[in-house]
Amino acid sequence: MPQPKPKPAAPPAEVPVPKAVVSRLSLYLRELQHLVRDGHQRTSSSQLGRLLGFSDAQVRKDLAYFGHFGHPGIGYRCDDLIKAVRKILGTDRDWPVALVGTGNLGHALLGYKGFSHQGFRIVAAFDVDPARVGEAIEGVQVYHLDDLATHAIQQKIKLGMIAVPASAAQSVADRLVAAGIEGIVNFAPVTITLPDTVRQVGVDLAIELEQLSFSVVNRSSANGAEAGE
Amino acid sequence: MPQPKPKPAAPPAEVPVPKAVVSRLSLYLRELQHLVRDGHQRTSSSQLGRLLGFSDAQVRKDLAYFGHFGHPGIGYRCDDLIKAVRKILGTDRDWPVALVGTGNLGHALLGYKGFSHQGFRIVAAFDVDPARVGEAIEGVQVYHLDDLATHAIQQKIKLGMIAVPASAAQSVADRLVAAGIEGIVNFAPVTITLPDTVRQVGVDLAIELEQLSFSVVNRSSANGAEAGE
DNA sequence: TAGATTGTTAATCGATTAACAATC
DNA sequence: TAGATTGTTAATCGATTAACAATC
Repeated sequence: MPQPKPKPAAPPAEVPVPKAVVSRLSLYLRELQHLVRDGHQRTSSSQLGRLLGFSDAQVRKDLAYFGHFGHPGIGYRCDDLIKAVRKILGTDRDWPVALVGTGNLGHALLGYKGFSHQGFRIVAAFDVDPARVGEAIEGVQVYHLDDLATHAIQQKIKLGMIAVPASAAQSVADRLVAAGIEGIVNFAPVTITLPDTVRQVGVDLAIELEQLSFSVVNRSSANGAEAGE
Repeated sequence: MPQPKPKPAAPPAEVPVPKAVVSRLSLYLRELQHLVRDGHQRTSSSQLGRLLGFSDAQVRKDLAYFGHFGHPGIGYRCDDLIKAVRKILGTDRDWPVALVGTGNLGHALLGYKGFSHQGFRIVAAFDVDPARVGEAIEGVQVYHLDDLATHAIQQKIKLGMIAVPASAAQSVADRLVAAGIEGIVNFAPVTITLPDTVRQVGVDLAIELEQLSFSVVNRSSANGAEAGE
């Protein structure tokens, strides 16, 4: 009887994680937090799937990429699963964030309440407009863009958000990279090029509406359109 | 010689269009508009691909879902392709948009310059706060949410944006549906349920940062992370 | 035990890539 | 003509779904 148990406790497996799985992970987390707020202690793949419009099989498969979080016959403990997903996403810690651009959108990001709950905190804002530098918005100090690297290093900032006009976005991105930032959310409606050591996510508000407009115009077709998240 | 030419001029083909294709279409459009602004008259699948980080084959395949827009040996005329893509996306017309919620994010959306260039115009804003109703923000009148249906019908509004707290999002969504809206961009960090006659796109700002945080934490792995668009 | 639910495998489905004849 | 580039087909790759033994 050679090797009766070749896999005695398989570690989370060294399979590459599809990026679609990661984006659903955020949705699971959000839903789990709502469930807890509503007093639920446990849930199941079929409940999570129903709430989000996914199949139960997909929910189980997604979670199983990262470990064994559920209990056969029982389901998942919300608290435990939240902890596990936060650890996977990296939101089990605090992330100081730099914001560049304090126009309309910058103001909105500075005032956005949803970040802190997931561990994100804008600790410094940057602008080039002398009228804005020196101000404090929502309790966050606005510095000159030239001082980005100084503050980023001092405060160990790893994430940045770009909320400047499209024409300035690439040069701001370059400065963020030079300041040692490792991930950027770009709200400017332009493609920015980064060294592949730096991660990026692009959010283009007009494009979100375009995707809607397409679905509405081509509604007859089978467009379930739960896109965008 | 029976049926020498069974497909004499195949119409745009009745293949279902993958939604990933539609989201890339918006990126092609944005890039084409930048190319034109920079004085280019033509482009090619390889140039577009290089600019956006896609393969040339993918660009051609995506566009070919909708027709024959290119010229073998030559490439694509930017102007023509822009026109074609706008037609496909439905942004060759004007879209009046309703905004619900005039907090920080609502203000930013009202001031956002990028919408008009793609044919989107916020023509009415809605809130329940008596202090805000009656005001005009960025030239847009703020009405009470109770008057949503009236204005939506009068102004033929088909698209809506939700920028209210999570707790109010579902009820706002229900009202938008009742007002005859056909597509919704939801900025509230919550899953909303809609009849499947109504399209939706969700944008959760914290989730965008979570996706970044995951990529940064798991950077060692092959995470190209050009997600989010 | 019967009922519920997981994690995982195999089967299906869909999307991307590579290759190339047709065209300019 | 030679070089460039499209649209399309076939091959590859990846992601989702269905099914089910294992578990509680």
